[in-house]
Amino acid sequence: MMKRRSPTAEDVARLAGVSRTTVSLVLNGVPDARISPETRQRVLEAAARLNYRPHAGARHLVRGRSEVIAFVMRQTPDQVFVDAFLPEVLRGLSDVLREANLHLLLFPLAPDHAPEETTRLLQERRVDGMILSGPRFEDREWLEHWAQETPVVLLGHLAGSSLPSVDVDNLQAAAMATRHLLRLGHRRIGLITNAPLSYTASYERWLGYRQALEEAGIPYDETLVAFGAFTPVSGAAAMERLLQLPELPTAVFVASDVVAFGALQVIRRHGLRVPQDLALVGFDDVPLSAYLDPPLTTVHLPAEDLGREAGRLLLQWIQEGRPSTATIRLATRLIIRQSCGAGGGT
Amino acid sequence: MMKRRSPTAEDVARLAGVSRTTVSLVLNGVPDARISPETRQRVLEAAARLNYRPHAGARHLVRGRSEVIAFVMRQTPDQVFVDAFLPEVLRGLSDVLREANLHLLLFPLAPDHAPEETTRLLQERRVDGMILSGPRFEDREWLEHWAQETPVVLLGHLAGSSLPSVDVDNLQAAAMATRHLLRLGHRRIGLITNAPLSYTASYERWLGYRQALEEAGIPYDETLVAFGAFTPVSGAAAMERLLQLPELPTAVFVASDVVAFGALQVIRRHGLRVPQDLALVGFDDVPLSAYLDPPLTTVHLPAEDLGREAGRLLLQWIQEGRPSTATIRLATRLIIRQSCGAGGGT
DNA sequence: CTGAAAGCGCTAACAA
DNA sequence: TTGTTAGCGCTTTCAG
Repeated sequence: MMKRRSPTAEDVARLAGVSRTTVSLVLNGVPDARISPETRQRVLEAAARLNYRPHAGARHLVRGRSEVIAFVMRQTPDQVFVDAFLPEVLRGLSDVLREANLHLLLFPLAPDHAPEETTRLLQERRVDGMILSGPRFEDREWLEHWAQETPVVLLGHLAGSSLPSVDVDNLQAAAMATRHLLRLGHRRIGLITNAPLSYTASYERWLGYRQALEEAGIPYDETLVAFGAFTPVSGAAAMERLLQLPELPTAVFVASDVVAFGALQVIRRHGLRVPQDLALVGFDDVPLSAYLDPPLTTVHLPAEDLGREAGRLLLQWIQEGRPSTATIRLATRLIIRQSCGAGGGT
Repeated sequence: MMKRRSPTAEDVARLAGVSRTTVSLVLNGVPDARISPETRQRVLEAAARLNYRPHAGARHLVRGRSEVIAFVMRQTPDQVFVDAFLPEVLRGLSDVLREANLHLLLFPLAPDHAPEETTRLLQERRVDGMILSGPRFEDREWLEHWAQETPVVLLGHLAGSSLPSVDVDNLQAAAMATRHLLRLGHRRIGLITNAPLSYTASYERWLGYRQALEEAGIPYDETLVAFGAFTPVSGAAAMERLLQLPELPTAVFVASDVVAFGALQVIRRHGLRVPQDLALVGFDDVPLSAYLDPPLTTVHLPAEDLGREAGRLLLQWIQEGRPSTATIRLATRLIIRQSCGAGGGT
């Protein structure tokens, strides 16, 4: 098969019997360029005949925009690859991008990768902006630096940063989950975190838990708090610890479904029943939580909306300049299933 | 903040006191260009001082390569977003790409999107090649067409296509799972498919199931086969049907873990125990299968390797021309947990 | 060993 | 209303 050169604007111009300029004007639909209807028609036809598409590289060079944005994943594989959260975010995001005719460059940047790899993307002008998912504290400096030249939106929270960001209202969500347990009459409620408290999301959920207890006039008891770290295994260990307590909690709020899976396993091994002996509430509403035994009561995260909002914010920055909105906090909702003992249906 | 122009090769040349050519030669490490060590040194220093990076668009234009490849997801959201399979594939893939200094453009192309959207990527020369994940039968034509001009690798199987592809050996895997059940003494073994048989993967698994039965001298009984379709809900319905049978199967091979989740739920509702009353084997080994009750015996899919191999194949095509390898079939392995009754450890 | 010059395909200011 | 022209930043013959 001959590797025939793809058609250029020149070819279209020749076929239509006009100049390259005219082709450009017509094809880009430049508003104030008044082109005679028939010329426009001829150009359009020629372009269609040749199946012409402008060369992305050439366009990039001359317009200064690549029409690509980067989605940088800062999480460890443990965090990213364990549930379906990420794909849903990407779905929301790519819907928004598709409408705007932008493309999505996926760039994994594990914590052990140097941030410079990302800055290269920007220096090479390969992308018009980026969304950083799971920003880390160490990232603040280079982020702020780059944000002066390139639009950057955060997915998640970065303490002390003024960059636009989209996140879930973790504190409210955790408080809501805890209040639910309180409402069911529990007084001795444990907490298993989703991650070490150095992670903002984890910290905020911890705060929410405390706040709910406080509202109910229950003193915070640190022995009831165990620390998970993204994985079921960590949840198992944490629950194991709680079950060593002389006086067991009657309910536990596990700030991550995935972590809760491990916790649940340990509870079973100890011969305890959920929710009768121990009520459980999770967080994230990963797609499979509904299929545990018992189905897990949990906090639903609007993953797709997070992606969509992050996309919108970035688009706005690219098109109209840096948005004034500092942070968008998306609300969550409690999905009541059976693990908390307030169970809906069969 | 001043939007200062990023440095160009021209700037580097000026600072180093050489010509643009020299800069290019040095920075690209052109082998046969003999540059005096000190000149080279000066150029390198100047580039470092200015923090110079070549403009991706310019490079793309002149070299004819964008250094980006597309990962096109052809699956429905139902298929893609339900477990952690995709992220793992992407991880393997991006490892390979990173080494080769290529970037990854993620392009969701749901079945209801027109394939033309993808061909635009190629016509605009936005990508140097693509990986199509979950090819559909209707895609054959445009795929073959484009593969004449652009490297394309399939992730999954496309009947009748000669494009290089990477897939799991579904038939062997399904046979292995079924044989395991046979070995445990089951004779009346049901099958719940992962999808309609029009999907190659589904069809192959069905074949594997049949083959294993045949080897054991057990006649194929069509009433024991029910059809799932990606989701837990579909698995529930399928299992419901099997449980209506006058004579129940003693074991069921469910060709998808996610579908198995729904099936398991129904089994429980019917008051049956797994594995005592009904043994279960899944397929995919999604990360959460180990945390079901009972933990699911299943077939492990080397997702990361699939991504890696697909990347390698594509790279090879881009760099050295179309590979002769038609299809790479990756082996799977059986993960024996408790749902089959042959249970390992606690 | 290094520099001058051409041109990749496109857009946009300026003329006509 | 349309065409001429000058680059965008880079690579790459081809001379020097």
